[in-house]
Amino acid sequence: MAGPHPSTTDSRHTPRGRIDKRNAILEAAFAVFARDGYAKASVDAIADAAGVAKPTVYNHFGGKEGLFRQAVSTTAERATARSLAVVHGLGSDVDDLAHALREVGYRLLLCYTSEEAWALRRLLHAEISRFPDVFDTVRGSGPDQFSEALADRLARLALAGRLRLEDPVRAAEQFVALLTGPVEGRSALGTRPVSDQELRDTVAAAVETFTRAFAVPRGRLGDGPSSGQEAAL
Amino acid sequence: MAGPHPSTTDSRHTPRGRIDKRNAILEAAFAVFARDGYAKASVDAIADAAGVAKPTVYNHFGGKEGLFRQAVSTTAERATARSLAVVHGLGSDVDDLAHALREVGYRLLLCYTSEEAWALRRLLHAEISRFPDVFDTVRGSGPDQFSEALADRLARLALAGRLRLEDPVRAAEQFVALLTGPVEGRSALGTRPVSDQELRDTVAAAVETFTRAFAVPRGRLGDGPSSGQEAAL
Amino acid sequence: MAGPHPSTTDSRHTPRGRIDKRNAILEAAFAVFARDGYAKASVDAIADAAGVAKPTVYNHFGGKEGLFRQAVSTTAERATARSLAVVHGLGSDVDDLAHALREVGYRLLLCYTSEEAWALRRLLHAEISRFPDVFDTVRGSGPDQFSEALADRLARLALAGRLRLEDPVRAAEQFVALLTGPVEGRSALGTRPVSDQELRDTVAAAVETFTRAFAVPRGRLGDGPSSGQEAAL
Amino acid sequence: MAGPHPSTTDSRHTPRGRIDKRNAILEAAFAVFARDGYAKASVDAIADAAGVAKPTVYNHFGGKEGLFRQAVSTTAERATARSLAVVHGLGSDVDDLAHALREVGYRLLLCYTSEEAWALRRLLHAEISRFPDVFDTVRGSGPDQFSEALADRLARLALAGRLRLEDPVRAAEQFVALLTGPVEGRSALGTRPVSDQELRDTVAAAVETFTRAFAVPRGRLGDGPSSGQEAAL
DNA sequence: CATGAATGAGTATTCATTCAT
DNA sequence: CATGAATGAATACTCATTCAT
Repeated sequence: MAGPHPSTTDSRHTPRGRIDKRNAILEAAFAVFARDGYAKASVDAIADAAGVAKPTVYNHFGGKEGLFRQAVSTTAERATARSLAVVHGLGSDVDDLAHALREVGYRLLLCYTSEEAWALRRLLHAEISRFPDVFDTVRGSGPDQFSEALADRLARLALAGRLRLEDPVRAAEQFVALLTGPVEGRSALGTRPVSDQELRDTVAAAVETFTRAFAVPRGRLGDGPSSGQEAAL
Repeated sequence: MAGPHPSTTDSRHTPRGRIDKRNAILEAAFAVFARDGYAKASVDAIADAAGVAKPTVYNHFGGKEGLFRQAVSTTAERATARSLAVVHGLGSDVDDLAHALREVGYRLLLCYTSEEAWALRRLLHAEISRFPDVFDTVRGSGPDQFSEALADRLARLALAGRLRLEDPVRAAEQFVALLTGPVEGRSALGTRPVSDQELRDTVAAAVETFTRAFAVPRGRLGDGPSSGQEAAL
Repeated sequence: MAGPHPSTTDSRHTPRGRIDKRNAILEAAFAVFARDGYAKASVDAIADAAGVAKPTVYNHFGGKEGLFRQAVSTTAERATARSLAVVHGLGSDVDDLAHALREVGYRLLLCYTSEEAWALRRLLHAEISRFPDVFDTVRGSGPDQFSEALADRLARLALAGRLRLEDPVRAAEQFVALLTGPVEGRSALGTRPVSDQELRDTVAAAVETFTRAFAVPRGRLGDGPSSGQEAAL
Repeated sequence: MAGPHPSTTDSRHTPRGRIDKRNAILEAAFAVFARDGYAKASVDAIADAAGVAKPTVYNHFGGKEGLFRQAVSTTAERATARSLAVVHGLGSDVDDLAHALREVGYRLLLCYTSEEAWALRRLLHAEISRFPDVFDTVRGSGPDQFSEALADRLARLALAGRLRLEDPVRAAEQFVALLTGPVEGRSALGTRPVSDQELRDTVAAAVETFTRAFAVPRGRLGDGPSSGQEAAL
């Protein structure tokens, strides 16, 4: 007998079909918004790209604004998850600290320079005045979590005696700034390719500066070699 | 008594009037573009804001695109000039290096966080895919000059024995990144006010990290406070 | 009692309604184009005249150009059909050849001098440089078919021994030229009325000249070929 | 002594300069109107083509309408003069009538198919509803004169016993119709080239038909009027 | 619910025409 | 008189949104 659950290929009137369509719309919407910007993107183009009729978009998301919010939020969450995973990979019991930071830094930079991430940032910059709430949403679910997580890891490294820092949040900000700042200009906000070597160089330089400023040297003796720095504070 | 010759404020049909009108259009255009973005900004609104008729805009700039290019370029040049002036104020014979860097950093951050600068960056981010050439123009006449100038100053400080750095360009990038990176998120891309104290704190933290990483300690005696850092190299 | 099913005059949102709207647009478009010329005709005016909204015009025809092509082609086809029907009414077994030619000629001239036909020709003349393809389309589906059909009939009359001619196509051209040429100037390209008598006179004169040049005289006896014509004068 | 009449090269403030400019404007105007049609032609383009400033056009002709009237009238007069000269070349004492008619017909057809003449007719057709008076002016000073002149010549030929016709005006109309009618379609209203051979063939066919219908045969004997025509085939 | 069709509002651009010089 | 500059009016085209099916 015919199973009561519809086949996955028959998308008509099935919850699965609805979800598929919803996701297709969201994906198409982000692509079109990223390509054309909010104002120039047309709901027609999005509906076409998603393979649905225009009113379907309205049924699902209420209108262009709602669609934008959802599309950006969804993409931002995905991006945040990736970055968080990288940060969580940074333990406090590493052997070679600089090496570990380079590893994490490189992976973070890969996230940061992904096509999707650039598009996301360009969209946020472009539409922040029209959609301040979207920025807040993304920020709250994204960079803030991320920043906190990174600050946590740095704090643990400080507790483990590997870093000497007062304000882990500030240090996290600076670590990220050292990583990403130089790339922003060189890649023309993501519109021009940056070689992997350039990425690695940037990471190396960032970690070099960061460790010079914050790392506790590991002498054979356990005594604090850089006590002078503490005095400098 | 008022002379019979038209006062300079009577701008009708004088060459001066033409220039005045051109500048008024450019100013209004940047304001409207910054507020609404390129696509949503209407030439009507710009003409109204500038107090001229719409065709006058077309006579002067050929169309919306040309107007955008000119408005952004002009504003960018102004902004660049300000930043350059600040950098040029950084001498190599300073007494208190950290203090000097804080001074320069603070002034740079003021430039960076001016309303105009935020608007400029938001516009560039938003429209870089539609106007890649504008980004190049602005970049060439702006940040690149600025970066070079800052790198020059840092190189001189290195020659003067005050900084220990291999790649002045990289160091300049990092200095700027440490200054501006943390502010970007805190001010929500310039849409929310940042207290002067927060600015100063950011500058202090940036300079602290920078000097820790790059400054040569200055003791009369050889007992540098941060001799540990030298060891760390 | 009124049936619950919508009457055929209720054209809203029914396929019939769509076709009605399409036809209304075409009709209005031709009228406006004919009145104002392509450049001065406004899509607004056409939409108004058709009783639809402007975007509906764009949905159906893509733009002003497409609308022009369709409107002209459609009208031309209608006009051609009328002329063809007249030509097909010219048999080769007529008793009184001159009478038959006058009959056909008069009917053709009625077609030629209809308001619609004048408007069509004026439009084609006016816009042939902007729409050479429209001229070709109309020509191919119109005058060429028409000319061929007339040439066919004349050829049959020649075979039937009623006409003496070498080149039926040329003869058809000349027959049409004799009919229409004199009317063109007298009616000021259709902008001034021509009396029915003037039409009939023109037809008579055209047929007179044509038969003098091409008709085989029909004496009871096989004698002198054109003596009858002289008598007719 | 310096001559009181300004040199022809100094066009400033001289009557000659004014006239030169006026003619330059008229020429440019006709060219642009012919190319773009009245509505699409821009005064700017005309002024540019004439090498003058826009207000100069207004000073000379009052506006676009006046300019159109003058440009078309002037060109039409030139064209009429040419055709009239051809007609005046048709004497009544010709030896070979058919030959003479072919000669005149060919020259008339050359006038008719000149680029300028096509442009003129296209313009008149296009704008007759907007400028009925222009049509009248042109018609009065052009085709009417021309038609009268041709009718005169035919009448003289009739008086000289060479043609047998009742209504010379009608005959003139028909002669022109036989000449020009077939060319109109073949050349796509002048937008496609017609070979000289085709022109000559058309002339020959027109004259053949015309003489068959109207020429008085010139046998040594007074025998059958059109027998010679049959021999001519 | 998904859809084809229709619409009202809005935008960039062009152009004939007019000043003040 | 000829000109550079400015303008008011008009136009083709687009798009977010909504019905009726």
